[in-house]
Amino acid sequence: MHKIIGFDTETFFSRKLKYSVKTMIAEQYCKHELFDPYIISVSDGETNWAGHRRDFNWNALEGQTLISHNRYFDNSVYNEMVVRGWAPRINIAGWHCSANLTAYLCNRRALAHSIEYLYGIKLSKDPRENSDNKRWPADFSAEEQRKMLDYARLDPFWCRKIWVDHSDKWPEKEKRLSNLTIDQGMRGVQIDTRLLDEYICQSHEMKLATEKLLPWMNDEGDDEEEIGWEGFKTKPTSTKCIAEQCRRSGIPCPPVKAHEGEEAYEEWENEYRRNHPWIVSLSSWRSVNKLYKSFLTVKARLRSDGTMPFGLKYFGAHTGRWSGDAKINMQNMRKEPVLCTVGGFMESNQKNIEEAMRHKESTGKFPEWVKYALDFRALVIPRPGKKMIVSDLAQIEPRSLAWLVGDHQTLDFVRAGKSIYEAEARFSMGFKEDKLDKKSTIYAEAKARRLALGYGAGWLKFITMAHQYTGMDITEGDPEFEFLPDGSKVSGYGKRSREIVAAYREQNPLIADKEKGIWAALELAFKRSIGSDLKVVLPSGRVLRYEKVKCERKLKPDKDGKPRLSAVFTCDIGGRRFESYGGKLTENLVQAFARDVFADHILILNDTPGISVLFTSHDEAILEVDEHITKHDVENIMSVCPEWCAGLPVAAEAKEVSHYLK
DNA sequence: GCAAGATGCGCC
DNA sequence: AAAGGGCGCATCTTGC
Repeated sequence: MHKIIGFDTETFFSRKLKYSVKTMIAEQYCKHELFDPYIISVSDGETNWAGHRRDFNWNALEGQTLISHNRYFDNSVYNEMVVRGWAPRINIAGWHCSANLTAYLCNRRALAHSIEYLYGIKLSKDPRENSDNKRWPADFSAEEQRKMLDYARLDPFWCRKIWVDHSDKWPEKEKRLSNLTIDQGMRGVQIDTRLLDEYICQSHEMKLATEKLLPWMNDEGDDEEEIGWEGFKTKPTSTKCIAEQCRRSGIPCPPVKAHEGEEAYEEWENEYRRNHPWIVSLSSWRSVNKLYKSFLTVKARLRSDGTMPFGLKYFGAHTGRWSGDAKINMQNMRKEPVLCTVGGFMESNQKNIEEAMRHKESTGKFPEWVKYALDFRALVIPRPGKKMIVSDLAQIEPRSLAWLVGDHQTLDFVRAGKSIYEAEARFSMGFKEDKLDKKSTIYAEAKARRLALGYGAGWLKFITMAHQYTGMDITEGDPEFEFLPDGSKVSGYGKRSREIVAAYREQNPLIADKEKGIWAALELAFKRSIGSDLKVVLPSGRVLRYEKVKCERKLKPDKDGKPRLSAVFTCDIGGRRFESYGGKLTENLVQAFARDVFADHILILNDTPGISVLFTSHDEAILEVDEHITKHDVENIMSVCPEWCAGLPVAAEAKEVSHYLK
């Protein structure tokens, strides 16, 4: 008879020896000499068994469906046990991850948190905490052994119960996406190991060279003030050292990017970088160090065949997007290479970098001042005999927003093969000419408006975002002063931005109208949910949940920076409270909707013979394919409009590449 | 000595 | 009344 069996393992770990799944990925942990899975525990709902692996009847699993809370881990443990001859190969009907299920159900991954949410029962993790650095059975007293076994029996019981009680709410597609994600990570990607070794040496060199330019790291007598750095732990990015250095140099401390904004920091940097070169070195050090550490992690993770396993979290974000996991985040590998100048330092001037990239594009080589280039993405290559294709959805989020609000004018225009940014120029910016040059200011502004203003951004934010998306500085040309109707004189900074934001909102009523727009509709729904939950049903049928909505009073700085009490609306997501409002809810909705479109494509790609999905990054699929698969095949699949969002213009751009890039 | 929070850096 | 959002990891400081 077919059974659903909860399956769990308890393994030796040691914080002291830095041996745990926190410090390494599951496979590294299992390959380690300290690896010891000393308890196997299973539950079929009636019997909960726990004991040493020697005493486990593996045949009981034959033909059954297994449920583990974090299948990635338990599956890796089992695989290694087979390799070591500690477990036989068995045929199972399937193996599912209840942590992925609870992420989908209630935005929680930890078993204890999920059980508390779903059943109102608090489980103790004490026995596991007490097993830190303890060998089984020698380091456990008889009492401790009994407690540990009792504890171990509970885990598979609960993860099985979660499955039995709730898996009917998990659509078949999502179950497949969950297992697909786990399998992708376990399969891993091929790494160019020769290049990796080169990168490790080069980035280490750069790191050391950069470190020497930080005054507090190189305080050898040439300091005129002779104050020394006693009392300071001189670490490369120590905030205390930075502050002290600024004091000594008579310059203000750097503005905090998260508070004062990115451009405030840029301004500060531009003001002082000439006379204080360490300022640039500081940022460089952070970048180079990050890169260097990533290279080391890749190296430590390599298998003998040059592939590297990785982790990606199914439903890592509450919108349903995947998120990174386990030290190397496949979704945030830098796009542009780090360029090392002849002096051994990282080039940080954006203009120089762009020029170097253009030079490379046209001549195939970097200019002479580039000593070497470190490109993380170049490390990821197709396996022998395979090709690599990278494909991403074209402007999926702005298109999704247009579809969600029913902007048929824009949708028709895009379906006719035209640009969604041009739609903005024509329909809400008054552009009337025959042709819109993609290099024109109008086009750039239209693009910035579509990308930045759909979710309620204000004028100050728009200045930064416009710069980020198009490179243009829209404050250029702002008057120094403005006169208000009452005759008073105020700064003219941001005049243009204010005008653009107001015009966008005026011209896009489906989005921004204070009564009929989507921001207002979602905000109203949110406020009406006070005292209960807001459920936003997505076109795919999936539901976004904002639980326990409340109106709270919060101190916020007003225009003059003085604290003022204001009303904010908050909700519970995954056990934590967040503030939200119309624009933010709109963004969540669009992100979740676009994720569902993309997820459909991933399933079709995966079902296509000759295509393996290596990993994904929000709207981009990185594929390893057989010789006969072309980029057009991939584009065709990723241009499919799911049946639950008829009329959405979906398109993709794919390219065949020798290594991961963009 | 560890955990939590703040900050910066990377991505879509 | 106004408010872009979603992530993860490394480093450092602070508080227990």
